[in-house]
Parts: sequence; structure tokens; C-alpha cells
Amino acid sequence: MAKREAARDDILAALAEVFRAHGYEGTTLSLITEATGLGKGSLYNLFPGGKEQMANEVLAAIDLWFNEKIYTPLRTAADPAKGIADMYAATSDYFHSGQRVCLVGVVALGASRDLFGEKVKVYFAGWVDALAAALRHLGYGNVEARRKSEQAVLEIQGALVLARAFDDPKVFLRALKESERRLLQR
Amino acid sequence: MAKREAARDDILAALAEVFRAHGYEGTTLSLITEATGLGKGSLYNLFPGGKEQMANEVLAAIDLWFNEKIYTPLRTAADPAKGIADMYAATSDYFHSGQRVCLVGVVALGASRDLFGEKVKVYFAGWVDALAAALRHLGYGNVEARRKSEQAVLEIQGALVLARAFDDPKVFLRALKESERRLLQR
DNA sequence: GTCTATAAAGCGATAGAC
DNA sequence: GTCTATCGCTTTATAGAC
Repeated sequence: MAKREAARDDILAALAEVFRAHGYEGTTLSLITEATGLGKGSLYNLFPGGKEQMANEVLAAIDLWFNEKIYTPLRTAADPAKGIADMYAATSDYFHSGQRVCLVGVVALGASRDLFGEKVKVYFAGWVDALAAALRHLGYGNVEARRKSEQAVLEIQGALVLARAFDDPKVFLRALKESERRLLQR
Repeated sequence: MAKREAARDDILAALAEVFRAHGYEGTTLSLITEATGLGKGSLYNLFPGGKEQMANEVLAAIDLWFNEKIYTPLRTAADPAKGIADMYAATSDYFHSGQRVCLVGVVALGASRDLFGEKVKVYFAGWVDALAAALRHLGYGNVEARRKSEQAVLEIQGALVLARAFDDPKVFLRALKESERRLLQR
């Protein structure tokens, strides 16, 4: 049973990379077959709902990962400053120093937002809320914590765009470093 | 002749909206026909290179618009602070308070970056360079001007992502206001 | 210069053999 | 559970009438 679900997780991970690289509308079953090694028969056996179900499960898996690895640690860190520093480190790793794109951000910008809008909202609200909680633990008031948190999340997304545009991970790493510094200073 | 080119500009404007709404791979000739009222015969007569030529011309038109309306005013403003304020106002208008997406940003994040990478770089480099020039006129040194400029451009892109994610123009307007304030303070 | 008709290829999805 | 074959539809692109 555990093996079964591990296998499905591996498939979802491969699917996520395809969706990240090509977007929802740019992802084709041929690309998915190539990335997973599974034929259409297997794919529709695993995901009867087709491409839309695949994307929904990928987005759910991403949300789960962020909740476990980013949001919950942020909320529960004994030292909120260290929790925030850990978040930036984990974020940099996750996005491969800006060479990997945020699938949820890509979906947010595209027409497929109409299909996955609720999951997009939940993902970003989860991030903003968790970071705001950490900032409140640092002593910020509710309003200021939310303002700074929203700003930090927005900076991460913008850094991904700019790093991809310039094809330069340094842009991403620099932006994340500055973002962290501003968040923890004072 | 002027009429000819005005007509082509109108078509390019309609094309831009389709590409913005659906991305490069999500844009189909049917959607383009619907948006422009032109059949495939007319479209291939106007753009023998098909979809790729259309996108290239749209990106060139966007770059031209930004150079005229944003970059050049930024560089040549007698009062650089007013130049920057005007840039934020024009940016807010252009992106319809965050309800309209940045096509160049969308392309940067997607697989079509491989096709249009040079135009993407030129667009963002043009923005960062022009804003840095304005900041130098304000008295900032070269390094600090570029750092702040890159940060501002990144914030605009991030604000577009977050505003689309939350489906809330207020997120965009708030972020732009804060970005402008930080850029002009001190 | 714009249309309709059509081609060839690729799409998402299904059926059925194994 | 995975494969191949196939369906019906849409895609980009072309050809040719007007």
C-alpha cells in the first residue's frame, strides 16, 4: 500500500515538472507519456479525469508539500526569525535557485486559473497567512504582519519571473537574500 | 499608408489581448479569428509566419509602447521623482489595476521563452535600465540605483501574480503604491 | 485582401486485447 | 495494469475561388 502511493507520488512529481515547464494548456499527453514512461491507457487508468484531474492532484500535492515543509514550520517555529530564515532557504531549494518556476503562479497568470482558481487562492493565502503568523510572533501587529508577508510572497513570485527573463539564477538569489534581510531587520 | 498601419496596429492590439489571456501555447487560430474577425486566409496573408510571427510582432509592439510611454519619459524627465511617479501611474493603467497580465512575464515563465527569449530580455532590461537612470538622477549611485530598480520591476511582476491569484485588484494597487513610496522615500 | 474548403498532423479520450 | 488501435475533434497551415 505504501509502495502503491509512493509510486503515485513519483508519477505526480514527474507530472508536476511537465506542467511547470509547459503550463497547463501546453502540456500534452505525449509529453506526459514521455516524462512518466506510461502510455495513455495507464494514465487514464490512474487518472480517469484526464489532464484536469492530473493537474488538480499535482496542485494538491504541491499544497501538501508547502503546508508540511513551509507553512507549518513557519507557524510553529520556537524562534520565528529562524523559521523565516528556514523558509527562505527551503524556497530557494524548492525553486532550484530560480531555475524552476512556480506552477501555481503560472496557473494564476493563465487561462487555466478559471479551472483551478480555488487551489491557487488556497496556496497563496496559506503562504501569506503562515508568514504573517511568524511575523506576529516577532512582535508585529496584525496589519503590519500581513502587509509585510504579502510583500515577501509577491517578491518571491516576481523574482522567479525576473530570473527566468534574464535566465540568471543570481537575480533570484539576490532578491531572496534582500527580501529576507528586509523582513528580519529592525 | 498610415491607415494601413493603423489597421495592423489594431489587429496587433487584439492579438496581444488573446496572447495575454491564453498564453502562447493556449492561443489558437480560432481564438484569434474570434477576436479579430479575420479568417485564416486573411491572417496568413498578414502574417505568413503564422502564430510565431504574430507573437513576435505583438512583443515588438509592446516593447515599442513601453519605450515611448515608460522608458524614455523615465530617462528624460526633468524631475526624476515625477518621472517615477508617472511610471507607476502608467503601469497601473496599462495593467488595468492588475486585472490585465504582463504578456512578457507570462512568456518568461513558459516554454515559449525559448522562442522569444531575446525579446523578453530586452523588455525587462529596458525597464530596469530606464528606472535605474531615473534613480541616478535622483542622486543614487550606480549600484544602488540598479538594485532598487530591479527590485521595483520585480515587485510589479509579483504584484500581477498575486493580484491574479487572489482575483483582487486591490492587492496590485496596494503593492504599487508601496513600491513607489519605498522608491521615492529618503 | 478575404473567404471557404481542405489537408496533414496532433489533440484528449476510449475500447479492447493481453 | 499496461499496451495498441482507434475515434472524433481541433490544431496549424495551404490552396484556390471570388
